[in-house]
Amino acid sequence: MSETAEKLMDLAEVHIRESGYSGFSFRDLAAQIGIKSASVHHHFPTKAIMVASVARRYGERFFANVAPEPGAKRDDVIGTYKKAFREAFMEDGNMCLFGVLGIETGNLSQEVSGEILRFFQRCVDDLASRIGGAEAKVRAFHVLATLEGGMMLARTYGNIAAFDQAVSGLV
Amino acid sequence: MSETAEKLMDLAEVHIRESGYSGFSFRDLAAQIGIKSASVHHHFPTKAIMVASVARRYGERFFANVAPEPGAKRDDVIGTYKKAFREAFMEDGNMCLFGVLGIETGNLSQEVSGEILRFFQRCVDDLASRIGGAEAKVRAFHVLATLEGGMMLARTYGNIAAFDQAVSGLV
DNA sequence: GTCTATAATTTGATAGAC
DNA sequence: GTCTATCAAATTATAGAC
Repeated sequence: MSETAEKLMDLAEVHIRESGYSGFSFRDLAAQIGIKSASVHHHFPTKAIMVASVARRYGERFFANVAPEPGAKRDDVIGTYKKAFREAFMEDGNMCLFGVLGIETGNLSQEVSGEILRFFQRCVDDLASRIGGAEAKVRAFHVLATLEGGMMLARTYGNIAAFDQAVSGLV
Repeated sequence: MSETAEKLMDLAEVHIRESGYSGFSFRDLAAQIGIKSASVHHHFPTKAIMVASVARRYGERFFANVAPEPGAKRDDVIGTYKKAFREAFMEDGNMCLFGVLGIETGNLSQEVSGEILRFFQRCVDDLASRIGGAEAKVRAFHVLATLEGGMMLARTYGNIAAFDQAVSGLV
């Protein structure tokens, strides 16, 4: 992966989180790093392929970020997820990338929507297995929904307080 | 409001809930009712005005739908909201209109994003006042976030079960 | 209210030179 | 790897006839 390709993915990631798949063009990205849109196609043949790549990378980073610490005595999985979502918002005030793409699912190519479903399933599986107990899966869905919804509210209010209040009761 | 204008709003509402503001064009709407896109502009000068109108109508319907029954002895406000969100999804498998627009906020005109913030604030206020108690506002944010996030999961999974599990613990 | 015609812009994408 | 040049299509929107 070339340096230019990575810069393009970084920019695309922010744009998607800010206004979705349709919210940016190859020309936008190109202009931001001082090349032409035709050159972007050299790194990513199509927009769908680029967004799928961005989504895959985002997912990998996310799961690395929320992975349980190897030598820890207690795994506070819900606290870990809360922190990860909170920090994503604080970075630039935008949504979770998969939250945005999940909403647009109706319009997206299969290669992108496949990444979306995979991400959420992996979240639920990870949460459920680390929460444990009889109600693990139900609680996993609840936690994930609240985090995504809380982020949406924070985004709309333009204020992290909305997120903090929404998730404060999560246990 | 003419019959044609209402038909256009109905179609626009579904399209937005399916794939967002950028997910449809005036031509799409026109074709679906057998007129030309230029005629759509006769009813709604701009797309932003149309979407703001659709959003306002959606909000009015929603709050009429969740209004407490005048003569009821007990106001199960959370159950009422759950039911309203669930039915919206069951109608056609799509998201809450404001959930979609809220995510796209970054890209939208002021007339639309104003409607979005107003809707969420009104939801929180209504929930909080009807929940009551010391933690009313925090619980209101929690409920709203979980409902929106649960709907997002149901949309992605293509299954109401994701919503039901996410909100089953809401009280 | 609807039409034809069209403007002005943007988009994703390709061909081929350097 | 980047460029120029270009394409075909789509988009929002307007002017003016009927």
